[in-house]
Amino acid sequence: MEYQLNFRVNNNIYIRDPESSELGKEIVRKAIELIYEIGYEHFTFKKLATEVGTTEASIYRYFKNKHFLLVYILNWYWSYLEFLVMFQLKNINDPQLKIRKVIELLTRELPTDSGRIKYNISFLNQIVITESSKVYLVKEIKEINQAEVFKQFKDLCNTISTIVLELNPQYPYPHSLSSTLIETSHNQQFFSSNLKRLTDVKTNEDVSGYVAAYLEDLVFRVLK
Amino acid sequence: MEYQLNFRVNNNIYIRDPESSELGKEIVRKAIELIYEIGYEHFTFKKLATEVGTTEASIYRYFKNKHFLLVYILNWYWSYLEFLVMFQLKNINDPQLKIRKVIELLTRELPTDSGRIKYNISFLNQIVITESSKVYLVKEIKEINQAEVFKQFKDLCNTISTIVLELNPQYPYPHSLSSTLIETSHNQQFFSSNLKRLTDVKTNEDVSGYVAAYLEDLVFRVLK
DNA sequence: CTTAAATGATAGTAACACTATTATAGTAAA
DNA sequence: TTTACTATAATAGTGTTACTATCATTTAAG
Repeated sequence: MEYQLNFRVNNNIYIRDPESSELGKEIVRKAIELIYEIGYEHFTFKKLATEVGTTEASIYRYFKNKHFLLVYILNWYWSYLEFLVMFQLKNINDPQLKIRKVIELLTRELPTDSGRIKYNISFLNQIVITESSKVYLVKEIKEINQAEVFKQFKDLCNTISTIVLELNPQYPYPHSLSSTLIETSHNQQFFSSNLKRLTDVKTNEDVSGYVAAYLEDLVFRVLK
Repeated sequence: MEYQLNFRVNNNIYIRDPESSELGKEIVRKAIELIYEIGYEHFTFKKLATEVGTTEASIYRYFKNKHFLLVYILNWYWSYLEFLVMFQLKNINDPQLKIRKVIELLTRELPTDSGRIKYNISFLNQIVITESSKVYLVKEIKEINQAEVFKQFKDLCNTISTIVLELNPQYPYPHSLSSTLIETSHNQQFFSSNLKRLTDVKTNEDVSGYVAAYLEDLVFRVLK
């Protein structure tokens, strides 16, 4: 169970570890529900406090502000995703199959068969699609990055680029392709659901199936 | 000069056309400077009013809120970009060259050789990279989309997918590839500047040159 | 049983996102 | 030339957000 280490999120993100108390866990759990329901911009600590049955002040003892709470949630997701990638790929040798698995994990809802899962994965998935770019598309990016807040994301990107190179050792842009894959998996899912004309998804077609097919096609064309 | 029609932004976006008065133009001009400087999150109508030398109330007569002001600015950019694409491509027959031109326009700073340009294109470019996804990654996406706010963006995406099909008529995902190109041009530029480890850019390498090379390589691998 | 840490309760402040009202200057029609 | 309409300025006000501070109370650990 050495993978459990990867589950930890960077402690620059929180003031007090939310996993260390019931209230902390409840804050994160309800935050996921609330952000899913009303979206990040409408989400406030006051509303969250009411949901949890606590006070704003108590939430501020765990997180500096709502931005860092979002960072925390996404980090949790990314580190869980990386864990799943590592776990599901460790007995696969065929790099082609590995890429397929990765794309599946990026597009389908994550499995919840781990005992450690306490959050609503389906909501989390939507949050990742809709809100994740908001954590880095900010003026304070340099400072935030110095706090090593994006380590999980970079690790995931590295893991994928290793597989990319297994498939085609000559390919010159493994990291860019990996970050493109991750980002594109989000925005194509969003577009397929909300701005269909920006994609070639058919009416009533399964969105994550469509995006998976598109990304697989893309990656194999690029790397063959 | 039939292209000038395309310069108009959809009037669901503003309350009063900012192009119809000096104050209106000044609001948009200073908004671009201010959003560039302090970022969308820190940008407020109050600060903008001070910059412009007017009052909050006056700005509210032009735009419903800062979200729609951003939408306006991005629409202006997208419609100018589409104008440039149309204009620069109309005498080119080779689809390969067309794609190269498009990628150049997506990654390099836009030329300002049109008499109609009144805004700081360099700032605009940065705003597009950093802020554009914020206009659609919101809970209100359905309502906003119904107001035809994203028409310019979709038009641009359509234009590019036509070229994609010229290069490879069998390619099954022309729209998704086009929207991926646009989005990836933004996020790879952002990553190359701010989170280099997510790309393969070299230290001191020119960012837009890197992204152009990456995207060209990608597109031609996909479409050949 | 004592003490420290975590939480709850309450209050308060500055900034933000608006809305409303009235005054005034400029312009266009009668 | 008056009238009348429009755009803007000036000012004020409201409810919400994003915090910070203080102090009382509960709880858990030594």
